[in-house]
Amino acid sequence: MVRADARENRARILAAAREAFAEDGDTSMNQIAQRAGVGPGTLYRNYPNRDALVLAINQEEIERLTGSVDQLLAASPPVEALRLWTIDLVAAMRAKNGLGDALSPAAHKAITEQSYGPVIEAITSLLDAGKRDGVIRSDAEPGDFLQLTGALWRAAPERTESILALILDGLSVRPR
Amino acid sequence: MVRADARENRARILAAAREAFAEDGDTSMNQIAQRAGVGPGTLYRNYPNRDALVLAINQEEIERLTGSVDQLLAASPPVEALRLWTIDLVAAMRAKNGLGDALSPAAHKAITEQSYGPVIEAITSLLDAGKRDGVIRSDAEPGDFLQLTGALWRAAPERTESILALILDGLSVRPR
DNA sequence: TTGCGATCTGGAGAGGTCTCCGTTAACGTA
DNA sequence: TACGTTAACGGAGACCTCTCCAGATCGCAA
Repeated sequence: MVRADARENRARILAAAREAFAEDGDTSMNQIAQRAGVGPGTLYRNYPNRDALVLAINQEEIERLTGSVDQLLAASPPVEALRLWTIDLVAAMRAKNGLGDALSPAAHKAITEQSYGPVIEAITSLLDAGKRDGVIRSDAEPGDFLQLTGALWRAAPERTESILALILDGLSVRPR
Repeated sequence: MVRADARENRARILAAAREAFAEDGDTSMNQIAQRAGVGPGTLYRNYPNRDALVLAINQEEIERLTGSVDQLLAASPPVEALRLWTIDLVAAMRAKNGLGDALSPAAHKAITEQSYGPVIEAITSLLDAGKRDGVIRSDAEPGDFLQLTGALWRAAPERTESILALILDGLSVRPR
């Protein structure tokens, strides 16, 4: 049983965090707590660290991304679908402050059901489609791919396309 | 003209930092300052941030790495040389706390002559050798490659080889 | 309605990075 | 040698993330 006041606090924190991040992506946890009218302790009780809060705030964005996979696969060949999806993902990582870090595999010794898991599943779907068509190496690992996207959003935006092309090339099956 | 006491302080800081990092890779800047017998202000005057200090401490390791390129290229074909060198680099990034971050291109809007620059040069040599032999794409960028190594040291150690293989594959010229 | 666990709260504070700036002391000059 | 200039010093402190826990509060059972 979740106490009513606790649930309400949680909602207030989320709302405050959304507002704060919208105004300034560099908002501190303390500022968010203050804005929500709770102490830092309460903030951290609900979201054990910054990454957790960032993931919670961007939940919808992540659902949009993971939800777009089927459509992309229906409209494009697997590798192209993967390329388009990844560009979308990287754009989100850049736009939403801290999202790239929060989704990094390093942040998830214990995997987050709500966010990290679905993203890995989305990548798995995309890779599997390519494997079925024989255009993506059968040993390609979703976790490795997500790890590599880290290089994409950290790089200068104008480098994104070429680095991604390189990664996709490495994932592709060589013509014989 | 550098004041004598300043030069001595600089040396003491470096020595203290080396010791401190050897004992515990997570040493704080304050601890290092204290150990060196200077105030935090003096520490930061000499090394404007943690990355700068980490680079200074690992200067020799970086020189060893950049110095090993010629030998590798003499002994192995370019792609294999690049592979071996990168494994060495990634091992160093993992072993020396903070070195991976400090060498990340993101940390160098203003490039560090002493450390970051030479590493880029080393990568350039390795890539150029491959380009001359027609086995590496002529549009391969050293900065992009360094960016991608970030994914290597951040990943679990047992994933290093396979992710690196993928990157090298992406860099290679496709057989026709 | 009241009582009483169990749950939740908030803020003090530990320990971090890094800045600011009044004070100190090195060193060229006379 | 004495002095003025000025680079260098160091610590107080701003602001950060995150922890700990004494006390407040909720909601079930009687």
